[in-house]
Parts: sequence; C-alpha cells; structure tokens
Amino acid sequence: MTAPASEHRRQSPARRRVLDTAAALFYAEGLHTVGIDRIIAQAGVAKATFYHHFPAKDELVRAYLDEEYQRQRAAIEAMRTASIEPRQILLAIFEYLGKTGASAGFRGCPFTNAAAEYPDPAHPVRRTIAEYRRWSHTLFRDLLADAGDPDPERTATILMMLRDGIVVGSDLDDPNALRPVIRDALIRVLDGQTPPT
Amino acid sequence: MTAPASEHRRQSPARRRVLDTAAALFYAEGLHTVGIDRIIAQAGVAKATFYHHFPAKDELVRAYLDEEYQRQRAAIEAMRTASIEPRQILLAIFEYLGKTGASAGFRGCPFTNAAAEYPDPAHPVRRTIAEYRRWSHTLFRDLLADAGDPDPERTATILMMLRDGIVVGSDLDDPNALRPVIRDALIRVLDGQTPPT
DNA sequence: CTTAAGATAGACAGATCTGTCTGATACCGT
DNA sequence: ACGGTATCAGACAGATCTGTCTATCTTAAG
Repeated sequence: MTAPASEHRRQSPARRRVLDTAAALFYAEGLHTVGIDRIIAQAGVAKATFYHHFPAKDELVRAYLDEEYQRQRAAIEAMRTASIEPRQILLAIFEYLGKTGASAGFRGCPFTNAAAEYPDPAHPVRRTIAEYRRWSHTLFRDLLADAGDPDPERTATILMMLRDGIVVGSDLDDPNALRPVIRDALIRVLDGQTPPT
Repeated sequence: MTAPASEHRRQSPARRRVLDTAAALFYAEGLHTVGIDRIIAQAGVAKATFYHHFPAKDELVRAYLDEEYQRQRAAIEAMRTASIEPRQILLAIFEYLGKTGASAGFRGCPFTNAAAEYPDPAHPVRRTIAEYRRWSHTLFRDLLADAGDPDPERTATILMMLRDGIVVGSDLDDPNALRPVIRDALIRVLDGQTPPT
C-alpha cells in the first residue's frame, strides 16, 4: 500500500528542500553562477544526499525547469476545466503576465533565461525548454480555435511573440509602463485580422 | 598629428583581435562559460596584454555589448539619412529580424542573453543593456511619429514586445515557421488601433 | 640613441566548482 | 530484530577561473 521507491525519492524532504532552494537561487541569480555548495548549504542538506537524489547539477537544473512547467500546466488546466470562455482565459493569462512582471523579484522567464546559458539545442535542459514551449504554443492554438479565430496556428505564433516580449520587457524595461499596454496589444493581435496580401 | 593615447589603445590590433574573438565566443556559448584563457588563446594574445587593455572580464563583456550596440545604431542611422519612408524602415527592420533569426548560428539577442547572466540591474553590463533598449524604444517611437501613428509611445512599446518575441522565438522555436508570420504580426500592431475602452 | 609603450610566454596565487568517498547515525517496513 | 534507505559532516581530488607578476622583446617617437 506504500508508494513505490521512486515515489519515495520524489517526496523526500531533503530533495524537496534542495529543489525549493535551487529554484529560488537559480531564478534570482542564474544557473552557472549558483554552485552546488551554496544550494546544499542553504537547503541544509549534505553533499552526499544531494548526489544521492540528483546524478549531476544539470539534472537539478532540468528538475527545476520541469517543476515550473508542471506548475504552470496545472494552473492552466484548472482554468480550462472550470469551463471559462476561451477568450477570457487568454485575457486572464496576459493579465497575469503583466501582474507578475511588475511584482518584486521578477527576473524574466526561467526557460528563456536558462536557454541563454545552455546553447546546445541537444542538451537535456534545452529539450525541457522546447517541451514547455511546444505546450505553450499548443495551448494558445487550442484556445484560439475554441474562440473562433480564423487562423489559430498563425495567431498562436503571434501570441507567443507577445508573451515573450512582455516577459523580457517586464524584466529589462519599466514593467509599470508596460502593464497598461498589454491588453491593447493583445486586442490588436486578436481582432486585427490581416487582409490577404 | 598622431592620435591620442586612448585612441592608440582602442585601435590596437591585439585589442581588436580579443574583441572579435570574445564576441564570437560570448555570443555562441554564453558569458560565464567562456573563460579569459580561451579567449586569449584563440585570439593569440598574451594574458598581460589582455589585462593591459581591459581592467577585468566584465569590462570586456561591456565592450562586447557596446560594440554591438554601436553597430546596430550605425546601420539604422544610415537608413534614416537615406531618407527612406519611416514605415518602410520599420518593415525593413522586422524583415531583417526574421532573416537573421533564420540564419545559421543565430542564438538570440546578445543583450537579453547577457541580462540572463547578469541579474543585478546596477551592474555596468546591465546599464549598457538598458541604454541599448532605451535607444531601441526611442527609435521605434520616432519612426512611428513620423509615420503618423496616433500614439507612438504606446505602439513603440508594443513593437518592442514584438521584436523581443521574434528574437526569442527564432532562437527557441522553428525560425522558418516564424518568418512568414512576422509581417502579419507587424501589420496587426501598426494598423489595428484599439478603440478606447 | 634613448626611452616609453605595446606585446609575449608563462608561472603563480587564491578562490571556486563539481563530483567522489568515508564513516557514522537515524528511521522504517518487514 | 534486521536490512535497506535516507541522511549527515566533511575531507578530498582534479579541474578551472580570474587576476598578478616577472622577465624579455619589439617598435616607434622624440
């Protein structure tokens, strides 16, 4: 009746502490600048314990990104099962982007930031990033299709651009100047259909 | 009649070689992963010479970004003095973004990539990035004003989002799928004015 | 010619980082 | 009660990184 061994591992408190500490440090300071020593010290975990749960640092980075991915997926899935209007979900997503972008400690997108430090597209970390981005694009496409967009694939690609732009801009420019423009931008993209050239 | 000492320094061939090598390596592999040793080895420059021209590695990073900034500025300035229609310049800029985004070795925006590795907004590297982004925004705003946009400030902010989104997407997704959508996105933003809520 | 500046090779210090290993302790299910 | 698993503390190896320093060589201006 107990959970299998792999499950034990996943829910180990030490592992949990490492993951939480790593998430905070990685996001705030970057992947290469934060060393294992600092993570385990702050998490209060022995080095052997860390390497018992993660075969290497890259695997911790992967786990950090994967958890963030699952977190976002769960939040969106909750909205979709709540049977909210697809267009309302889109508005809510972009409203949320603006809000968190202007919140304290915001430091851009964990995935694009990670990509900047892992150039090799074949690297496992990059594969996780690619997975996340495929999911995002598919999510936009499906919502747009439900909302009756005439070309969901194309509009979803534009929404990805908008999303990335908001996140980058909130980090590098004044997020409060950006915030009131987001809704406008979204509406231009959603309602401004392009006449065939 | 000779150039002043500081000018000598700037145009030193060794310095030039270091800067070129650093630019290639930094862009392709990241800032923290590329060490001084590798740069000077590949540039064929002695360590003492390097530290004669740059007080520290961060200063090299700054110089690398600053040079990219000046390069872009010069290219744009050339277009503007050629008295091309402002809207045509905007179209050309975004066309260019799509083209380079799909070219071999593309690895995203040097500035946003650098920001991911330098979290502290007060750091000189971040200041250079901020300067570049202010210039970009101002450029968009002025072009839009010339082109008769009813709210150049606001539309410029949206164009910044679009720009960042294209660059990120070209790096992390399929750039060839993105390319044919760019013009559409740009036109939706430029022509789709939002009715006052 | 003299002198100052640019350049070279490479050793060196000091810090840091990843990953391994030892040895001991606590806990938990069977 | 036993055996596996998680955990701890910390030493250790090996690599790497930044920045300094010595000692020598070339070059060009005055």
